[in-house]
Amino acid sequence: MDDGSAPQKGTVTQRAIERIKAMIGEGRLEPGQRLPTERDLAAQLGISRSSMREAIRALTVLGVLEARHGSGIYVTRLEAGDLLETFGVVADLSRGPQLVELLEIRRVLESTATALAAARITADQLAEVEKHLTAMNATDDPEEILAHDLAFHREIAAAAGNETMAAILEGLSSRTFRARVWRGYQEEGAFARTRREHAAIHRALVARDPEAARAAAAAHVGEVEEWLRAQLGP
Amino acid sequence: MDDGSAPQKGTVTQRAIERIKAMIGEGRLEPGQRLPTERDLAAQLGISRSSMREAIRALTVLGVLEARHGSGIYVTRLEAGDLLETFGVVADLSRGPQLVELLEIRRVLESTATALAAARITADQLAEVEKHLTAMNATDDPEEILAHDLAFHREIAAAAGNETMAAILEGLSSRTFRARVWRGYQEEGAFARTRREHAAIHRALVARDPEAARAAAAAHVGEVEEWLRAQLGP
DNA sequence: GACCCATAGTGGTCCGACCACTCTGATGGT
DNA sequence: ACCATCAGAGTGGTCGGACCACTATGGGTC
Repeated sequence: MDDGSAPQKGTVTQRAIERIKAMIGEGRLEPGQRLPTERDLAAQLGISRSSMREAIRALTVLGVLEARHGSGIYVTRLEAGDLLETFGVVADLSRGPQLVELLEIRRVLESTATALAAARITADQLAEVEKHLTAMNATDDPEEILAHDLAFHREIAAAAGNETMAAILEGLSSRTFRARVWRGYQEEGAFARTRREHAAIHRALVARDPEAARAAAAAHVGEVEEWLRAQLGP
Repeated sequence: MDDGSAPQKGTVTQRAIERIKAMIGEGRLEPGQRLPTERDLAAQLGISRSSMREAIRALTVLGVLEARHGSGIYVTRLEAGDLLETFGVVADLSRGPQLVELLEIRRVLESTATALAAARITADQLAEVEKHLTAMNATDDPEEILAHDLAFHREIAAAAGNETMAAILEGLSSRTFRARVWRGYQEEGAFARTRREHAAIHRALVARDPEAARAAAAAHVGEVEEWLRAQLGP
């Protein structure tokens, strides 16, 4: 007799994670749907509540599940923002050459997103971009500048119409990541250059010129990339 | 008196995750280094072993830690491959319009990687690419074709010299992802077209022509992208 | 010197209890 | 009949302890 627990590969928790992931992949669990209780789930898979909790915690951190205290466990909407939140961890824990690689990726994606935005951005979205551009130029507080800088690019990424790309870029621009790289970059008086580059991006958006937008965004990220590369070299 | 446990935001497990992440970010824990035992860690943070285990499990799934039964808990190398393994989950759980967005991202990254590879690929790497190309054309078994197809692009991504980009592309080409999309795509007799496109990519690599390589790769992914878009439309 | 194995130490699993929070339905007043 | 209130059940969160499975180490044996 096969009781269905034949394989026995890996830890029981790992197997539980795969089982739940499979249930979602096969459509047996829909986005937003509520799961059985931890106790029931554990009983169904024949494992202890402790092990099941570890599996649930892992999937929670991955943005697949969401646990609401006192209410239950739910599948997230499974949208880009939910699943790619963990992408920020990569940016936060990367160092040295890996940071350059991440900036290289950001350059490629950011320039593409900016080009798409130039073709698709609405008047309202453009107004929002301008708001952050002027606010960024109206203060000398590095913290505030950084916040508006992030919002500036976030608005553009949103206007590109690819939520997944926007979510990845969000992770590649996470607060801690930017703070670590930009701290040194802007100490070299790069504020003026940054403002010029942002202005160029904005002009391209207003002109609805995708190629100009792509070039401006690539140059913008490329500047930081080259600076960081030089920092690591010698 | 402040006992240092003032904040109390979120669950204790979540706080433990942040603490360990911070330790790594601050360099107090180096890649490959061994951590204290679960029991010691729990005591240090003043939480139960159960909660600490959930934190460790979460970081294990994220590719930050690695638990070796009977030996101890270690920090991974923190390289792109380790941290981006979870990226495959996104591809596996995405559906509908989100799949198109992922293919759009793959088109951008794959074309960039292929262009870089055209400029940097070594003779050995090129030979490996050719091996998979011929093997792919020498069989009719869809499974085998898929395997060599994946390896073909994997070699090219590796030759591009950006490990992080290669790791992301790996996630975007995970077995289950490709299987889901390509099943339908190739049922329409797309084998011939796929072979032509792969040949074009290979020619560009041999000619060391980055722009031709970029175009060929973009067209290759774009074909699948358009097909999928059409599938979802009506 | 090489091999083997008892042993201590570590992560993996399970259990049971209790706490903190949420939701619901019965209660009582208007 | 309606609504505000609140006690109870149900759920996730935390804890402590026990035992199992595996690894690594060092001493003993040949």
